Amino acid sequence: MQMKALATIPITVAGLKTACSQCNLQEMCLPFGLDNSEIDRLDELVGTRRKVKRQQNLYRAGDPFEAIFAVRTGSFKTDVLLEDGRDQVTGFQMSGEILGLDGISTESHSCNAVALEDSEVCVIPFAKLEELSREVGALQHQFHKVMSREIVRDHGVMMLLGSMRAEERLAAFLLNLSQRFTARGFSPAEFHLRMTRDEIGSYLGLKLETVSRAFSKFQEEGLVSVQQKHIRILDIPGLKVLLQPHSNR
Amino acid sequence: MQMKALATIPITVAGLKTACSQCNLQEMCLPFGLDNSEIDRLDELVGTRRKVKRQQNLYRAGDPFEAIFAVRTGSFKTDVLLEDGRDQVTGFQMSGEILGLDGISTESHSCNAVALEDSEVCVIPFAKLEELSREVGALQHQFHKVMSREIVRDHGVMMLLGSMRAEERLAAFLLNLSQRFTARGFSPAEFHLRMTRDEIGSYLGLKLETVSRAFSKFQEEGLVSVQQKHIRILDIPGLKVLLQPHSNR
DNA sequence: CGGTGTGGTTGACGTGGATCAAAGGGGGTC
DNA sequence: GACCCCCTTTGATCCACGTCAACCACACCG
Repeated sequence: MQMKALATIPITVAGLKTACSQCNLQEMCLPFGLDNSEIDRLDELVGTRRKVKRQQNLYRAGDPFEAIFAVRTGSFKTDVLLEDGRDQVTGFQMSGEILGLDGISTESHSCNAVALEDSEVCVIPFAKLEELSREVGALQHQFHKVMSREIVRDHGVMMLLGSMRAEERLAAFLLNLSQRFTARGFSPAEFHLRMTRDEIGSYLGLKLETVSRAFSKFQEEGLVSVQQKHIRILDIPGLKVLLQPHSNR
Repeated sequence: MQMKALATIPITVAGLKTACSQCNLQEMCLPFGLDNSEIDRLDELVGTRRKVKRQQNLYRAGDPFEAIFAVRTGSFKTDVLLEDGRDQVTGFQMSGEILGLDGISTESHSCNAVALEDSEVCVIPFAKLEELSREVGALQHQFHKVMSREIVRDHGVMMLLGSMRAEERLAAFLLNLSQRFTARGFSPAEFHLRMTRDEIGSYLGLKLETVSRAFSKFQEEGLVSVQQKHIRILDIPGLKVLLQPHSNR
């Protein structure tokens, strides 16, 4: 893959050692549920970190699958590309979330993962993960939960794409972000979007103009304050009401 | 798929013992990649079969998660329900496919699984599966592939819902069915739909009227012949062309 | 500082699919 | 065989969102 581009960074990749045991993202990442001695064993397996600059690919569709990645800092989007050039964002990942699970099935990645800002991931060699999780039941179980969570999340997106209208989708998106920021100790109400309107639209199955209009509408209604990518949610319950469609008309 | 006569066979549920070793769905189900002695061990773990009559639930959202299921005969749909009553079909499962993976993450199911016809599943107690897959690496790996495949499949559906128009969606759906029937040794071109127009529409993010119109259009164009639920695909390449959007206008 | 480029907003207009409505099968039951 | 119920088809109308286009805001750069 493109480890090369990293050459510009003055720290060598190999030099970075991950330490799950010292990571504050434990409770939402793979180490969750492991005891200290088990986490130490995980430390051995999670070999290196890797820095990925904004707009760079962590992996591309077609790349051979060798490892999964845990986001340490920064954030990513994943997208799939159709032959004809259409593409669709399938998800946004932030710290503590796992990337690359799509690659297991065919042993090559089926989507692209691109950093939305300068980011860093932990590289988790998959063969080693399977090996260790054969010995450590808690790790095995947590890994299964992570995969299952991804499936449930995808079902939620399918629900959103299949049966919600534009403003409901955006409201759901903002509430989801808010909740994930909260889980990471950030403000539930105020944050910076790392993605463009176009990327949000792609994820939500809308055009960027529609996303923009929905933002403006929310602003008019006093639900949020929007300044470019800076979002302040003023009325969380109000956004939640939007998700009940009947209140909508 | 339609081993039809099975529904009428007077064998009690409890008495049925599954035997992966004698199952002709091995190559698309959990046993794939295992050697004979390993499959024997899997036989021990896959305790019972369970019959589910048409329209009955295999499980419901909220049910405690204890096992995953492999479809032996018949077919299922899974759907998620929103509080307000809206629901959406998230998938259709046929023989050899695995149901219930959504339950792992929260230890309770997050969707409903309903039989589309009289069906039978193998019950795979999950705790035992994790246990055995700690000993049998090939089983562990195959299970991971199955989960990953589900994630990739979901991404495909998100793509479809987010960026295809009605006829493209239906074409993709028919081609997908065709390919899955083929993999099971049935005709790629002629099959019975087990689901209603409404269920297809829900899955594809369309209203049943739109699905019906698209079927009629395909019929006019000589792409398929439709008689109620009996489908004959007359022009597979023609359907594939529809998936390239530019050929469309 | 002015130029340029990328992303965001807003308006006017068109259209694909939803909605509403009515009528036509098929397959079950008595 | 007659009735009923559910599913499907088809037509007429409507509207949410896409499309096209112009303009604006901020960041970067010489």
